[in-house]
Amino acid sequence: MKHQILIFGAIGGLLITLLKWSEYRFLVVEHSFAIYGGLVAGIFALLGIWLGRKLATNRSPDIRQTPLTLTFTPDRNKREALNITPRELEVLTLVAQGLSNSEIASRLFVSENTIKTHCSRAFDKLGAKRRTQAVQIGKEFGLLP
Amino acid sequence: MKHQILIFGAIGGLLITLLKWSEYRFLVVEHSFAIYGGLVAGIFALLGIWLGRKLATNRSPDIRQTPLTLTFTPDRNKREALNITPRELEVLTLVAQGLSNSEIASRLFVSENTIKTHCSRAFDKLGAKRRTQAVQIGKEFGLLP
DNA sequence: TATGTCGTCATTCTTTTGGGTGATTTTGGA
DNA sequence: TCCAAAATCACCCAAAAGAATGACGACATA
Repeated sequence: MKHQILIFGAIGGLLITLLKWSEYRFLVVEHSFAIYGGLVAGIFALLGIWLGRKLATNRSPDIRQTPLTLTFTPDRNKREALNITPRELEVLTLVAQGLSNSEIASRLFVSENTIKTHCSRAFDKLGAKRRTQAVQIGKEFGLLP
Repeated sequence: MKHQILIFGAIGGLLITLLKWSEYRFLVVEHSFAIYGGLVAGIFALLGIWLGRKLATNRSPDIRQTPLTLTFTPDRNKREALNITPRELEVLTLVAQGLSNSEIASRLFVSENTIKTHCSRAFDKLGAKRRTQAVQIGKEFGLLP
């Protein structure tokens, strides 16, 4: 996002410089101002629209994904904001599907103790006391489908 | 969205007209072009950003009806088809909210044993072995929000 | 009245979860 | 190469959840 703004500014500056330079070179007719003005306006409007869309879509992937989304992505800012590791989230989604710890363990080819550790840490980070609560909170946070 | 584009166009046209008009009126200095150009560019860039955000956020109000529904009704055919009693469903929704049996008991002013009975029966009818599974199935069936 | 459903509650026992602690190995990045 | 985070596992203990069974009262209805 930062570098987009930089690009935007660079393009803008370059364009202005170019136009100003062209002023001293050729075809500076009387009415060219309106033409150039319109041109600049159009270009910047397009750039602005492009930038605006980028800003709006990069920020807040919020409410738009959630509803049906066969392509659900738990992501990601939220997960990292809570320091929840990918593995913990993976366990969490299986918890949300109603699996027991031992079922999760055998599905992921690890011991049940490991699953319990992941669960405990995830619950901690979510502020949940029970797995049902963790699921509920996880869904609110957009971590779970 | 349509009228936003119209507004955008109107403002743009008005601005250009104004600038063109000002050309015939006052302070048309030699180097004013760069200034005006920059001004127009900035204004249109801002407008573009604004428009772009609007477009990006207003776009796709499509699939969004079902999910949130502050007016969720668990109903009903499904519930009766599964022989789940209203009380059982009531307990089930509290389970889905992450409450423990004792919390549910005190919220409904009954004993924890009663809650356990309701849970067991509800799980049976849903074909669930765990409460997390019951929640998952309940949501699939449209019994839980 | 007899029957059936629903909601309520208890008791016993087993399984599942969760908390706490400590330890080892992998791994990704400075 | 070295460190920190992540993933793995174990052990113990307590709490919560669940299964099974039996029971009782209220209520509607056949």
